[in-house]
Amino acid sequence: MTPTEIIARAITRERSRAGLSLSALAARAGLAKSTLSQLESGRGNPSVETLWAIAAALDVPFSYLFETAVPGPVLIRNDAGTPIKATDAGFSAVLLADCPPAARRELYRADLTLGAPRVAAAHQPGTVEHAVVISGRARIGPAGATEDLDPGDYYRYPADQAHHYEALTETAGLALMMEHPR
Amino acid sequence: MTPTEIIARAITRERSRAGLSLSALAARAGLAKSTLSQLESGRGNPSVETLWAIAAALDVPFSYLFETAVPGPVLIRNDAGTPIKATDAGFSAVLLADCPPAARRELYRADLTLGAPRVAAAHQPGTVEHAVVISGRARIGPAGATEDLDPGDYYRYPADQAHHYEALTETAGLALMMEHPR
DNA sequence: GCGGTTCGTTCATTTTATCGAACGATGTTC
DNA sequence: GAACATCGTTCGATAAAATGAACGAACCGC
Repeated sequence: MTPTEIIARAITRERSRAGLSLSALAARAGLAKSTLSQLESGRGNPSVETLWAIAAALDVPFSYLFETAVPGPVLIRNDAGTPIKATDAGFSAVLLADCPPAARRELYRADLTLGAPRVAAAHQPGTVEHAVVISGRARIGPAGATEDLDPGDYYRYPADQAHHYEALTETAGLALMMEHPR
Repeated sequence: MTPTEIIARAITRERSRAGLSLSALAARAGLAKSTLSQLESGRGNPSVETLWAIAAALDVPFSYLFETAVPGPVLIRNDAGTPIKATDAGFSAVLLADCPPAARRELYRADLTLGAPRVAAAHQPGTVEHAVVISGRARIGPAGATEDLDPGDYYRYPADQAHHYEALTETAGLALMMEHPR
């Protein structure tokens, strides 16, 4: 896929997600409608400043214009997943997520205690969370799709909706990667 | 910082890291020396295709040209770090890493067993690994900078050099995020 | 000291991305 | 159903980015 095509799809995708018309986005970004029209039809080769203006007008990070991914909940149990790099005795690894470079990510360690469930408000659109349980048991996930996780379990879910953290044991520890588009 | 400046710094940085002269990179990328010269001096506004060619010639991912970060080992013990979002009882979180969107990332769960240390070969330049211990104790890190980690400990280190995984207990579990530029 | 190479910069030319206006199509209002 | 608004596209003019050749500087071997 050529850079031009990627840009074309990305702009169209992000624009429709933002609910903006081509004309409106052009106005916001301070560009000519024709420029956008050409870019989205794959007949352009925009400069950095042009792209920058578009990203700013769309209110998304710059590199967000180079991806195609779409998120969804994924659960990988501690004893599941196909190990890779099983060549060395005493070492095995399971691929949990192959993250596109688009989003900004933050890595947290979260500690929960029993009897104090927490409902986190929806984050910005496009946010995804990756959780790996370190200790204890925890019930985690978006409303209607929570999962009960044991140590080593991995759960990825969209976090642009209300979601839930709850310890099922006295304490529970998480490695939490938050991945969001701005 | 304007996009132009960011690009300028990034190209210069990546080029010197790759050990290429301006002329050599221009040849590789199929661009004129003058173009590169202007870009690196901040007097350019390159098109996507131009940047794409540069990124390809440098053998780094496209979005790698929009960052300023430089890696180095970071250790955060389980009981260390300043909690944020301590507003809710029963929930606390510690920011371990705020990752720039530049790199591609993969999330692994790794399991080590006692008596079978593993030395991983250097990955490609710029690769960084983030490790959080899930269970057991483990000795991890690049040669000369290994750390003994307990459950909940977080260690980030450059992985573009030989590095080390070793269980200090019968078994040890890790959440391992590999962050690399291609 | 003198050819040869490689470095990064500068300048005139060519190529091209962007602009602005006009266009047909579609949908809305009175 | 005519007047109007908004959509996205197309086309000529213009501003700007990429080119290629020439330049001085630094370095090396002889």
